[in-house]
Amino acid sequence: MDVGARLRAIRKLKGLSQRELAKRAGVTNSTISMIEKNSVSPSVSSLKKVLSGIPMPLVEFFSLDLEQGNPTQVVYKHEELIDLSSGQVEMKLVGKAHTNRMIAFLNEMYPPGADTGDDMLSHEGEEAGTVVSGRLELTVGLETYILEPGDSYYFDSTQPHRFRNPFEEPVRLISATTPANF
Amino acid sequence: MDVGARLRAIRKLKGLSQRELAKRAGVTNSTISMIEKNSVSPSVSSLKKVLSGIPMPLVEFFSLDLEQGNPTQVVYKHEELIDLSSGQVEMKLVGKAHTNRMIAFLNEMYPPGADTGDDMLSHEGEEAGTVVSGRLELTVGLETYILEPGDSYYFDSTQPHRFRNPFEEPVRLISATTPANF
DNA sequence: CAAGGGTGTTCGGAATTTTCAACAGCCGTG
DNA sequence: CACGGCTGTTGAAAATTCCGAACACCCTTG
Repeated sequence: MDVGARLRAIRKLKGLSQRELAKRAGVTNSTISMIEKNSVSPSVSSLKKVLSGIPMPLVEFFSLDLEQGNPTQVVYKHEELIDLSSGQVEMKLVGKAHTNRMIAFLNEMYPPGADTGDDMLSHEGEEAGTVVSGRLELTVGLETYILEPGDSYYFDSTQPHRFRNPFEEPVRLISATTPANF
Repeated sequence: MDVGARLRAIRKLKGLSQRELAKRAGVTNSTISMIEKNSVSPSVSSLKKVLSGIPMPLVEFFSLDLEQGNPTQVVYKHEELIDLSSGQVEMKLVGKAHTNRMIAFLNEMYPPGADTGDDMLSHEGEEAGTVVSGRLELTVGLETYILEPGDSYYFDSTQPHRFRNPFEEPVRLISATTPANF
């Protein structure tokens, strides 16, 4: 994590000089110079102060992807989706060529009787999805729901959850999870 | 942004004492004590050092949502999806009750002739989608693609992009964008 | 080319953070 | 209750960071 380079890149992206940013942020230009040269490691409070002149929250500063640019594959034909299936559940991942993806975007199919296992799932992030065909049983926390085609869900992945298909038709759904855990 | 409280919460979540974390991180327990009490504002490098004992990257430290817990709606019936339609394009958002969402999860429908406008779109983040029915023309950067049902896409939203339906059938797709810009 | 305004860098000293060591409290055990 | 082992907190000294003021460089302008 090259704090100096990040700050410099962001500052230039905004078209600010060291002095201009310093003035807006209420620090001296030398502070910014030294931070950018990595000759100091700023305190969180002073970095926050500096970023307030952009303005930009700390999260964004650390999460911003500066080395964007590798032109990867954009469109994935149906048969190109990468198969992550485990057990009976069919899961196909969109965007295999995309390194460091933020979204796990999946096309899923649960045959009759399939589920995500007896243990409830729980992990960092959020997830959403829409049922395309068939019916789905979704348990989140203590609640259990039945979703029909067109119905959707959205919840914190930290809440324990499980997907099941107790019906006689296979259920197809499209889902997104972030951050991507693949 | 209460750095001290965050660190304390995360440390306790991991079941570590100040001394234990200090040992793993290679700092002294007093450092951790003072950071947690907000009697100092740690330098980025030392905070990073402290977090290495968890371990946890800086991004996650700043983005972690500690005040999770508001039990919001999980399932959204088809008719409950919130309508964001603009012009001819029908866009329905999943998860209206979810405040501060990370994912914009949409059910979209482009009638014949519809598009996202003459200007190419460009914004922070990444997006993915799958065509459910109909055919879609997608332009990303200099390339234009035709997607059929089951075909999917994934790209950096910073690349200029446009969606069009030049065909005679409406096209339905399900998409996810992060960070959520709604 | 001299002057003025812009850029970023560097220096010494002031201010802040970190260490080291000691301290106070709590609990379970002998 | 004294003891060891744990918890977190708090001093003074050492280390690091920040400010204020200079410096060097590049333009443009007169």
